[in-house]
Amino acid sequence: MYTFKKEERLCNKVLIEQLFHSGSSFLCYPFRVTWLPSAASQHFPAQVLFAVPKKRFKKAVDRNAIKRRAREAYRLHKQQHLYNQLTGTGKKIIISIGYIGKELAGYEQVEKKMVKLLVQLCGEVAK
RNA sequence: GACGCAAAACGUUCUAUCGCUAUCCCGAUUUGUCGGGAGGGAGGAAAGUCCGGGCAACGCAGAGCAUCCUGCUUCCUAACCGGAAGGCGCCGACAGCCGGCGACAGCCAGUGCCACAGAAAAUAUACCGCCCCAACUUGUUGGGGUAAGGGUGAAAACGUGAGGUAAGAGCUCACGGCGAUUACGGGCGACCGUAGUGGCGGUAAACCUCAGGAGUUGAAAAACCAAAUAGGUCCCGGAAGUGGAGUGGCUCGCUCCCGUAUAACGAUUUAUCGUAUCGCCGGGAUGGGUAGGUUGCUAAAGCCUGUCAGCAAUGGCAGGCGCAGAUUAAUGAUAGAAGUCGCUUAAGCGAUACAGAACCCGGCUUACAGAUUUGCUGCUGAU
RNA sequence: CGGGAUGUAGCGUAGCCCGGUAUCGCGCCAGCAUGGGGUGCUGGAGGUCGUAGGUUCAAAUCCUGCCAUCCCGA
Repeated sequence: MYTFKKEERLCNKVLIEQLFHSGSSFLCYPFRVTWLPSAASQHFPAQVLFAVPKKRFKKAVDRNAIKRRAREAYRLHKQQHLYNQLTGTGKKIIISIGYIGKELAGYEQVEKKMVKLLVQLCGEVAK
């Protein structure tokens, strides 16, 4: 299912605060992933948010482009690499994916790294 | 014809697959939503946040002062540090034309400042020079007059000529320059022309004076909603752990004593006692706050066409259109084709900008590949 | 979204209000002193005053537009 609805996004302010306060994180250049097991009742096995720092990318156009590419790559690959594993173990998590690269990455690169990132995330969650 | 300048208007398109967002319709539904379909979904600057408004909350007798802003005139506008037309000045080697630019009120209100150089930088404090007087050692000294000449400077006491004088000086006269003011004429007005009068360094993006204007805070404003949690106030009802000791690092717990309504402890009230009230538990009511949701939220000082008024900005009338509304934040990703421009004989290759709504408008400023139209010229060629 | 401050030599700063000469410390270079180094003493170099215009005889300073950095409110 290549969907990406509102319920799959992380919008709750309290949850975001918890995530950044007590979540565990790892690096998969050019992304920094922070995740936390969630007890909240939600339809989908994961809620995600994307972030691009304003400090590195001054122009709103560039930030939007990066977020759109990352979101698109996540949307196309989450079912295969993340949801299947999560539903298998019955876990539910919240994720934040921050972009820490300095250059404006093309879609091919973003897609490749996103797949690697999701696989690595599954490994972390399974521990 | 090229370049440049100015103004106006534009600023990619189509197809396929997979998605996002709000609206409407149909169906299902456990009333939470789910499925299908339809036609919508970034800009000329959405940007910078530099001005002006709408809208909202709060405040508000009137006047003055302070602070800040604006500054030729007349119009336009909801309003404006905006726009139009005009006046004046400057620039384009140039009289005019044409184009561009102008914080363009007032140094004849007052105060301040004008480095260095120079005699002197503003009521002329006289270096050289010129002139007069005095003294004597006859070419010097002292006293006085003088801003015409020298040199300095960004700027030198309005400029040139004549009269005048011991020598000189707007001291006087003629012509000319500047700005002030009075009268007349033209213009709605800024201002222009003519004549007269008194005058003559610059600087107000120096203090300031004059005239006009400004209440404060911003959609995270503001209004509303019903659950959960903590707690405030009020009302009703209830009655027992709320006292002491031990154990224990502390809390909880456990054990013992006391008490269970005429009780005990603490606080308030009172000179004191008594009485009364509060504390504890349960229920109810009520207002405020936090996360969340809804409204605000997109129909607008709106756009297009025609016509009328006006030099124009703009306005009136008629007809038509219905044009993004997200909220950790949609408007996308991939592939292919076309268009435009550059290089190239062609094939082909490369480029396709600046940039992303956040309550909404009117401007200004800044960024911008390419490309269109109009106007102008001091350049070039031909006639 | 709204508000405020600051850009000066390699680094940190003064000067800006009230216009005319850009200061100080560390660092750098050269010399002296020492057997040599450090310390010390003496001398010197090094500046588009963030950027583009304007006002002025003259601008780091006054005015305007941009750029960058930092801070504050929520």
